[in-house]
Amino acid sequence: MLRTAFGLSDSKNDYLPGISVDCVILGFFEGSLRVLLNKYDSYDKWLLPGGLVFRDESIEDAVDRHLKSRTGLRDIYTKQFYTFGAHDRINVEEQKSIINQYNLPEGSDWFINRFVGIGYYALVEYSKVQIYSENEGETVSWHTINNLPALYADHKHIIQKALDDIYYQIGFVPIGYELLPDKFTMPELRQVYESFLGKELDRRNFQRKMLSIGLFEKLNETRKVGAHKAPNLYSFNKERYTEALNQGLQLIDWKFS
Amino acid sequence: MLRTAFGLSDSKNDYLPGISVDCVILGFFEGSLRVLLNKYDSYDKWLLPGGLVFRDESIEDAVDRHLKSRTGLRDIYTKQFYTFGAHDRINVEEQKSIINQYNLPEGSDWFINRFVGIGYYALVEYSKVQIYSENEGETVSWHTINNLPALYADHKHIIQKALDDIYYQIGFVPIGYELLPDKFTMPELRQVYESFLGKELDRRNFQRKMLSIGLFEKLNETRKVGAHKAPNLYSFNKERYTEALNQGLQLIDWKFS
DNA sequence: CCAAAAGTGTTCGATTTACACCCATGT
DNA sequence: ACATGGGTGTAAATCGAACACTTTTGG
Repeated sequence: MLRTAFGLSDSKNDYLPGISVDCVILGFFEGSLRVLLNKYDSYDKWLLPGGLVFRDESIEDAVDRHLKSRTGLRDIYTKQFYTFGAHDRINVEEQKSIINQYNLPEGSDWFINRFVGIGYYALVEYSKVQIYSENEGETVSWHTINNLPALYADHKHIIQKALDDIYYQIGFVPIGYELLPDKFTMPELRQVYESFLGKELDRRNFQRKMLSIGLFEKLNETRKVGAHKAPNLYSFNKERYTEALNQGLQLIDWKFS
Repeated sequence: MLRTAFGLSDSKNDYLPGISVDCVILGFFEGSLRVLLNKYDSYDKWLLPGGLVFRDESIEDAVDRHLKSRTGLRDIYTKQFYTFGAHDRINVEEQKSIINQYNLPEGSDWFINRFVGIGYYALVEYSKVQIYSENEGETVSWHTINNLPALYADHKHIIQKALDDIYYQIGFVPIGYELLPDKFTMPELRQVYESFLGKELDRRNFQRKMLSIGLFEKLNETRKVGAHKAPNLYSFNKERYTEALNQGLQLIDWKFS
């Protein structure tokens, strides 16, 4: 039963042994960066989505497969950021206690074996995600990055590593394009950058800098959001965006102002 | 025999299955960036150093162990940069032909199994490297990055990925400190950066920028290197260097001038 | 009318870039 | 003497940081 819970089929020989992919699925909603986690009613900690890799499947395909099963989305922007291979990353005692507690069948000792976890982060448009729970007794939900619940094994560390990776490469990662909907405002885009940089940015200088890179198109629409002037809506110029990415250009040569 | 050649002991059950570490060991000598490769007389392609991981060993320890066995050095600067998991990264036909050609024993079919390779690059001081050949019939030698021989499987791709990683993180990687000897000249340091950036840098602006970050100490010595003025020698201020690194500061906020 | 937040523009100083000029050395 | 490449300096252009002023909207 927990075998299913942890995303494993019964025929474990179809999988690469000792290897899993761990997905940090990031979305942005109501001013906060969020990560998709799942939890099994029978276990008290949350887990990152992910799982095993078929023998005849590339790692990337395994990632796409797991993402599809959790979010319903295809063609998600993903990036491998780190592989976790500490020999003590899984707490053997905890694994044994899970085996006892849930009365796993004989032959579950593979479960306490060491796993190497290949970490990918995924950037998704929050509103497009259809949360799927594959099984009964399973909950999948978004959690704000700044208020995470208790997580299984080293999954908290994995999330932090993903955020670090984006922090250091922020000029090369299309966080705006991938996280925001087609139409968005500059304040929203700014909030995305502020979330990853962990600091406030000057509203006016931010706008100037973003517009100067020529990837945005101002729409003749505004969005009413409060007791103040309605901000303009913008859209991404997708052609230029992918062109810039493929050429490996810096989207922004950020100096952390 | 080839089992030994490919860095494998006879008791393969002591290792994590399906996982190897691949090391891109980089050095700098006579103005060129170089990578350490090894070759077995009985096989026509060169390989990256690396090998398997013991069951009770962390990935990092395995990397250190393989580096020690090739270079004689401990405490080498290393960084994990990517994990290679394409299901076709090893050419099954080629592996089979190796088995036939070298008349490997029965039970060598594990050799055509899929491997996931965890890539690390290492930065070493060229002159300190003592090349060890573990076995007879084995050659270990430096090769300039711009003139590589035929390489096994996807090892050329792995090298390129390592160089890409450094390129994008150049402001955070202590390439100067790790690759150069204790005493070095600004032209030498500039050549290191030029090697990774793949372009020439302005001699005068480079020097100003480097000195402005305050990590270098000018020595009252020069080095005679040719029919021109002898350049000054500098040394790194190690304390400041490690301090800057640990704080995650940018060593250089490079704008690719 | 006021608070809140958006849009536009300006100033000042720091940084980058592109050079000019002199210096030391081996042939 | 001169070609080569190092060391220092400087002016112009660019960029970033900080901030002033105006606009719009809901309450």
